[in-house]
Amino acid sequence: MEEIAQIKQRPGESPRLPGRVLPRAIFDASPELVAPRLLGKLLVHRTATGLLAGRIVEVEAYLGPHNRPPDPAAHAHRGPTPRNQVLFGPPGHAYVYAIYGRYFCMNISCESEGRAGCVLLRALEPVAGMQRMAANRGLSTNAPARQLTSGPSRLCQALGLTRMSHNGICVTSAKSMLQVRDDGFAVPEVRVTPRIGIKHAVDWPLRFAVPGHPCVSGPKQMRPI
DNA sequence: ATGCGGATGATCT
DNA sequence: GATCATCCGCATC
Repeated sequence: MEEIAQIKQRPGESPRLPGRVLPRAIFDASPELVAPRLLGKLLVHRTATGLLAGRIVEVEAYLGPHNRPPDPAAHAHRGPTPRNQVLFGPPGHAYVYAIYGRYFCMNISCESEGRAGCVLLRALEPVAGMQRMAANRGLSTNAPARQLTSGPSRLCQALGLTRMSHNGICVTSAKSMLQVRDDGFAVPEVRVTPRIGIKHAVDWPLRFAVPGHPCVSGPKQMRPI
């Protein structure tokens, strides 16, 4: 197993967050370049009642309509709509959308303002607030980490991320309740595969994961070994 | 371990 | 009216 960062929080004391927020410039680039660089970084949700955080172990890139050829699986591929407007805004902002009537997925916008593109967060390794994550997911407190945050909607449920509260939030601001942070951890390896759960461009190699990590999502055959 | 079907509602054409 | 970047439970191997 891998080393797990300690994030301690004493009662009545604001937690000292590990590392530093990822600079916005990181996201001012093509999603296929940004995506692998997010592996190993921390997604941190600061709530009134405590910290929820996980290390990113699986992501997917979705390309903007300026890309040639266009990415038919991307929400932005036909241009701006009310739902996807965040993707055409500045980089480094959360794009949270509802899916299948009951779930949410979280992305981070990429590219300069005016251009779309994003990285979908597909799986985290839980790092802080596991007890609350289990409660948010309706699982018992001793549920394995994999059941908490392995899957794009599972991780949103575990961290309490919703469209109403989090869509459009900047993840590179020191004041933000939702941040991507770099604590210096480097993933040992990155594996590239096709994206999961889409019906178009099924062969494009735009999924990036830490091979062998137990929290990576997907059927076992699809999971990197 | 793998493969289905159903829940459930916003979004877009 | 159709689609959907999902999850869970249950059936079957």
